[in-house]
Amino acid sequence: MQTLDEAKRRKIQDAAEHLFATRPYHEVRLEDVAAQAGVGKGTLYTYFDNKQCLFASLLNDGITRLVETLQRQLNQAEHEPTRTLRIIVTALVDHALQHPQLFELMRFVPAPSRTSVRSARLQQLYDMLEQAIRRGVADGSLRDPHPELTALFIPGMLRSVMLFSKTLPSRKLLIEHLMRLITSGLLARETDRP
Amino acid sequence: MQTLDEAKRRKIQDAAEHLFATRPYHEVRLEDVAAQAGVGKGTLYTYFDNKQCLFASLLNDGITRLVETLQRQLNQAEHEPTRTLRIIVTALVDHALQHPQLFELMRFVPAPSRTSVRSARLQQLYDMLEQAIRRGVADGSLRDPHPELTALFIPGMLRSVMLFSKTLPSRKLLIEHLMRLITSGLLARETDRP
Amino acid sequence: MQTLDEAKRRKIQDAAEHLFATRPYHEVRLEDVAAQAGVGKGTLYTYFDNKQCLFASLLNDGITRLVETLQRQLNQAEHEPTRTLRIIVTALVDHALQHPQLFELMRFVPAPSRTSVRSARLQQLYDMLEQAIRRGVADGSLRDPHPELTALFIPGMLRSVMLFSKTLPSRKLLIEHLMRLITSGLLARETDRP
Amino acid sequence: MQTLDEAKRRKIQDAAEHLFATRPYHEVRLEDVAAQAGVGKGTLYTYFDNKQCLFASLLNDGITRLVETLQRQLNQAEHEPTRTLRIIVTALVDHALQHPQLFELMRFVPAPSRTSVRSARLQQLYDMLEQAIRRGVADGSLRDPHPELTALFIPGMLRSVMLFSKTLPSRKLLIEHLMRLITSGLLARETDRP
DNA sequence: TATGAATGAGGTTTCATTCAT
DNA sequence: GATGAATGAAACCTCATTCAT
Repeated sequence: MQTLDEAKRRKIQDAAEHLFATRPYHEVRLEDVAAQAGVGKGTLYTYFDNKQCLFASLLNDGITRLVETLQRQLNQAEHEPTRTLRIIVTALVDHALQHPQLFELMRFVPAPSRTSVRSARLQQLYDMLEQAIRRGVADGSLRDPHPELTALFIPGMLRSVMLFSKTLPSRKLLIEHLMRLITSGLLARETDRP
Repeated sequence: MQTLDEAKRRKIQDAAEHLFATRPYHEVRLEDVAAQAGVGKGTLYTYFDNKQCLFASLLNDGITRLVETLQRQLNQAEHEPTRTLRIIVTALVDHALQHPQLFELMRFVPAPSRTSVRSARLQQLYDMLEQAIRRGVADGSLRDPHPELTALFIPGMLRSVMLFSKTLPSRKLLIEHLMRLITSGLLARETDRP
Repeated sequence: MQTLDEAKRRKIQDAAEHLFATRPYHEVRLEDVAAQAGVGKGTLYTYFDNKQCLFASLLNDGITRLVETLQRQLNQAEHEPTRTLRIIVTALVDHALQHPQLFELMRFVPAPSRTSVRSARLQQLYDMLEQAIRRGVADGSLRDPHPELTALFIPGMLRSVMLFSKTLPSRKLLIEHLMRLITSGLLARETDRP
Repeated sequence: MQTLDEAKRRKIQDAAEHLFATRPYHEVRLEDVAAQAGVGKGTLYTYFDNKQCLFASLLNDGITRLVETLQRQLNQAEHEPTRTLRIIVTALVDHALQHPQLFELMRFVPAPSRTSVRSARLQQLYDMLEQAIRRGVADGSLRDPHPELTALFIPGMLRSVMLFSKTLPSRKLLIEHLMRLITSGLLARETDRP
C-alpha cells in the first residue's frame, strides 16, 4: 500500500498531542511518544520526518480542521458581520475547549517552524476575522481603524484565558464575554442608564 | 572582590535576555551566555543557581519592575477607573516595547516555574486591572459582569500583537487601539452616525 | 540487532575492569571505557544504568562467580573443617590472582553500594568461612571463641598481600602461608623442637 | 612568624579527617572542609599545597604518631618477640579505635600518593612487625618461613574488622583474638585436650 | 595572612536519529 | 514496514585552584 497506515499515524499524533500538552517540547522524548502510541521508536520516522515535523503536524492538523470547518460554515450563507464574528468566536472557543492543549502546544512551537506554521494556516484565521470586521466597517455597522490589530487581539484574549485562568469559564460565558468586549467594550452607555 | 558584584549580575542578565529572546530556551547554551556576558562559565553559578533560575530571574525582575513602577504611578493620586486602565495599558505597552523579548521569553517558561512566577508578580498585575474595572463598575462608569476575565484579556491582546504582528504598530497606536476596544468595542453607536 | 548482546555486555565490563583497576574510580572516564570496549558512549547506558551501576556489576559478578564456584565445590562432598577452610582459601587466592584488580576495585567502592554489595554476596563468603570454623569447633578439631571475627580476618590477610605486597608471592606459597597462620599460628611447638 | 598558625592547621586537619572519613575522597569538597574548619577556602592553600597533600597529611600524621609512639615504647626495653608483637598489636588496635576513620581514610588514598605514603611511614610499621617475627624465629620461639608476609597479614586482619564488622568488638577481645590467631592458630592441640 | 569570587576543564548523562535485522 | 540497539554531539554543572583585595 502506498499510503501508510492512517490509523497508526493518528495513534502517534494522539500520543504526541497528549505528551506535548503535558510538558514542554524538549522534555517530550520520542521514546515516550512511541511507547504511548504502542509503536517502535523507529516507526515514528516512517510517518514523520523528525520530531519537529511531528510536532508541527499537530498544530497544522488542528488549525486546518478549525479553518476548514469555519469556511464550510461561513460559505453556507452570507451573514451580517457581527454574526460572522460570533460564528468565528464560537468556533474558536469550541476548538479551544475541545483541544485545551492547543494553546499550550503553541507555547512551545520552536521558533523556526512558528513562522511557517503561521503563514500556512493561522494566517487564514486572522484573515477571516479581519475580513469580517472590514465588512462591518464598510456597511457602517462597525467602527475600527485597524481591523488587522483587532484580528490579532481576539485569539490573544482567548489564549490568555485558556492558559492563565485558574478556573476555566463555561463555553457560553466565554463566548458571551468575548463578544461583549469585542462589540461593546466596557463603557456604560447612556441607554444603559435608567 | 569580596561581595557579589551587582553590576556583573546585570551584565549576565542582559546577555541572557538577549540570547533567550533570540532562540528558544533549550537552544541557549550557558556557555554562550557566559561568553556574551564576558564572564567564566562557572561565574553564572555564583549568581544564579542554575539555568532555570537565571531564566526565571529575567521574567521576575522584568515584571517586578513593571508592577512597582505602576504601583508608584497609581498611588500618587486617585484616578478615574478609565484613567487608571489607561495608565496600566500605557505601562504595559511601554514595558512591552522596551522589552520586546519579554513575551517571547514567557513563551518558553518551563512549566514548573510558570506557576510560581505568575502567582508571585503577574497576579498583582491582573489584580490591578481587575480592581480598576471593579471600581468602574461600582461607580457606574463601566459595565462588566466578569472583570476577572477582562483582566486576563488585556495582556493577552498585547501579547498577540507583540508576538504575531508582522510590523509592530507604534506606541501611540497600540495604546489607543487597546483602549478603544476595551472601552468602546467595535459597534458603531447611534451617536457616531451623522 | 534486536536483543541486548550479552557478549557486548562482557566487552564493556572487561574494558571497565581494566580501567577501574588502573586508576581510581573518579579518574576513569566513561568515554575511555566506551573507547576501550569499542562501543559508543551512549551504548554503556543501554547496558548499565550509570557509572556506579557499571562499577557495582564488576564487583557483584566477580563475587557471585566466586561464591557459586565455591558452593558447587563444597556441596560435592562433606569435608573435614580444615579441608573446607583450605578449599575456601584456595578459591579465594585463585580468584584474587585471576582478578588482581578485584581488591583494587573494592578500594573505591563508593559508600552507598558497598553495604548492599556486601550484604548480598560477600556475606555468603563470610558465612561459609564462619560455618567451617564452627563445624571444626563442634567436632573438636578447632578452637575458636570468635569464629565470626576469624572469618573477617582471612580475606583481610589476603587483601593486604594483594594490595601492599611489593612482589606478589606465588599461588602455592600464598595458600600455604595463609593456612599455616590460620591453623597453627606462629608459635613453635614442643614437637617442633628436637 | 615563620611557622603558620599551628592551631589553625590542626583545625583544618580535624575538619578534613571528619569529612574524609564520612565520604569518599572525591565527594569531599574543599569548600566544605574550609567551612567546617571555620576558615576561608583560600586559607587551606596557605597550609597545604593542594587537596591531595591535605589528605596525605592526615594519613602521614596519624601513622607517624603511631610509629613514633611505638618506637618509644619498644626502645625503652628489650622484650621477648611475642611480647613485642603484643605491644605492636595493642598499639595498632588502640590507634585504630582512637581513629576509627583511619582505615576508612586509607580506602580512598588516591593511587599516586599511596605508594609514597607507604614508603614513608607505613613501611616502618611493617618493618617493626617483620623484625619482631624474625627475632622470634632466630631465638627459636617462633616459626615463620615468610615473616614479611605475616607482617602484611596483621594490619590486614585489623582492617577487616574495622571496616566490615557489623559491631565493633571490644579493645581487649580484639587484641586477644588477633594474638591468638597470630600465635596459636585455630588447631586444637593435644595439650588442649583433657 | 586571609578571603571568597572567579575560572574553565572535564565529567556524566540525554536523546534525536540511523540502520541492520 | 517495523523495530530497538547503537550512536555521539552537546548540555549542564562541579569543584580544585587562583588571585585581587
